[in-house]
Amino acid sequence: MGLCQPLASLAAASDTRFICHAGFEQAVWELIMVERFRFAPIPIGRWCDTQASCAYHSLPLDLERALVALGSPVVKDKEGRRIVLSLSRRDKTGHYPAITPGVLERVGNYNRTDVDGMAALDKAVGRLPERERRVWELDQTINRRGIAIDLDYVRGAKGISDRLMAELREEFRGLTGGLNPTQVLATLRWLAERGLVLESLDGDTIKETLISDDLPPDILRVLKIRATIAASSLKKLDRMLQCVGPDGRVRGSLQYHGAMTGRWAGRLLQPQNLPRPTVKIDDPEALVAAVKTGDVNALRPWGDDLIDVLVSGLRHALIARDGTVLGSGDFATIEARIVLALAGQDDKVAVLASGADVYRDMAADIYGLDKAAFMRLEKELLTLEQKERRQVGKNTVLGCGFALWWEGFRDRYLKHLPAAERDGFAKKVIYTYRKVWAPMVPRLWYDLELAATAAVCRPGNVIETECGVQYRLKTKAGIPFLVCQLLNGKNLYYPNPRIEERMTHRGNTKAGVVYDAMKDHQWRGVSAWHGRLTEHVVSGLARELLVDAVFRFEERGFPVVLTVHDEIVVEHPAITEQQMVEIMSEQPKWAIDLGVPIAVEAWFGKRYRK
DNA sequence: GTACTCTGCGCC
DNA sequence: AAACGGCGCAGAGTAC
Repeated sequence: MGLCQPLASLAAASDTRFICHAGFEQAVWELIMVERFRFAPIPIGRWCDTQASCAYHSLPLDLERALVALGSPVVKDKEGRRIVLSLSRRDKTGHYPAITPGVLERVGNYNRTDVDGMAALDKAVGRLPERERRVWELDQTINRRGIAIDLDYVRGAKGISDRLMAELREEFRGLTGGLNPTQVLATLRWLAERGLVLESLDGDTIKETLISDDLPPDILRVLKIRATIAASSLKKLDRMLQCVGPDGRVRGSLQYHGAMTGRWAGRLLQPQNLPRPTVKIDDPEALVAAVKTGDVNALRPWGDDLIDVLVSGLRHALIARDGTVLGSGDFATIEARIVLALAGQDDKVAVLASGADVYRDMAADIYGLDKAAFMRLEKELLTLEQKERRQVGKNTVLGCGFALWWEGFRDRYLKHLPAAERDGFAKKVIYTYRKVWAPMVPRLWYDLELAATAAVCRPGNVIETECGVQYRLKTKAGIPFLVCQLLNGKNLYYPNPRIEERMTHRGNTKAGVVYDAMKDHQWRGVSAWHGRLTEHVVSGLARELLVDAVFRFEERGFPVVLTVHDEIVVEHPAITEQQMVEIMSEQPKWAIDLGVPIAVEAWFGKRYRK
């Protein structure tokens, strides 16, 4: 126990900071050192997480890759790692490996390289600035608080899901001579042998094939089962059971500053991509009661496709603990609002602020309609065609703000049109958005890209854009960063910016800014083209609005349990819709000055829903 | 076994 | 005049 003394006094010294990476050492301290060995607890305010600093600077989140990105010499100890991992696993007989002096030394050396790495990272990257430090502490609070799960419901749903899935898998196996629906290549081969050559087995391809081709029944069935099984969101049920703590709450499902823009990313069960319901659920409790019976047939009132029913009810697994309700609010179409305000597209900002239907305003321009008349129609009285046109307007407003090109618009939104009409219509949409509806927005794109490029070319200069966003070059941690300062002072960091020839979509090359980022788990060059820069600024500002609102909820005694980019969920004995709307509608000065027209939609209830 | 890549799917 | 949105998870397939 020779180690006790220095550690014990360091833990007791309130001015000593402790460094961890991804909260690991923190968890060890809490669960082993405090609970088992009775050391003094170290409050959150004395911990510094090097992963949080990496995240804030857009560096890789894992220690090893972060060090590589900074050009630090990294000692890889693969064997040490293997041994450390093996110590927490039982062998076939259910025993843990023996801890010999040799093993201990190996583990010690491995830990030493880890600690050295952390220290190097802490020294190079530095600590979070004041405001981000507060966001991170809030993140720790939310992640430790967790969110309650209805375990009976999850178990009931899993029972039904397992049964339905097993039946489908068995049927698929029978039809294909033993294949599993998840075997993409093998299934494609099987289909090709029967004369159906497909490029992929994704949902869109299958949907189109089912519509356009006259297929024999076995192939039809194979495609349908494949599409059902591939939508694997019900796997989240297993994840919930795996992650839930003894008190029925799931913890650690949010990653601080997970994206370049600072938004939280989802982890583990990934609560940020729970499927939206496809079947109508008027009374969640009725569905929940049916699921809890574990009887497959109890789901029939909600639809014939029972998997769809289960998937639609998946969100209801997240609940408010007894004596409380969940309150949820989201900033409606916040990114479209911010991009128009930043661009100074004042007429459209006014349309949004008035509460008028901006999607119809867009559609009227695309289809050449009498705008005033179209806007005046009662929502309930819209014909099917008018509703479809409004939907196109909606896709345009939401999709085109970040320089989506016509091919992208076509592939994303026009799958339902006859192939011959798609290109022409997509071009018309893009033209109308850029030239007619929001001509200021393209100016914003190019302004941002020009400024970013100028900042990279002229170190030492601060390049201001018309909307007030600033770019400059800065060296930190021994490498250069392009720094983008948002309207509230928050920085976005682009590591290793340089001017490089980069590919355009037509295969030409053109010089522009490239920076390094994690892409598909690789640290590699990414183009800072105008659409991406605009999206970063806009998402970044939306995140700032969200963070401000989260602070307000916490300050006023409404504990936050989940954030989903533009949505906040709190758990409280008596939160109301009005309170959600009020708290989220308060705006920081920069947003008021910018004139972002904010709209909040809210609900409350016992269960999470959309 | 472990690590990595690719396909596919979900949300904002 | 002007492109590729962001994110994470599960499973298969491959290489070592």
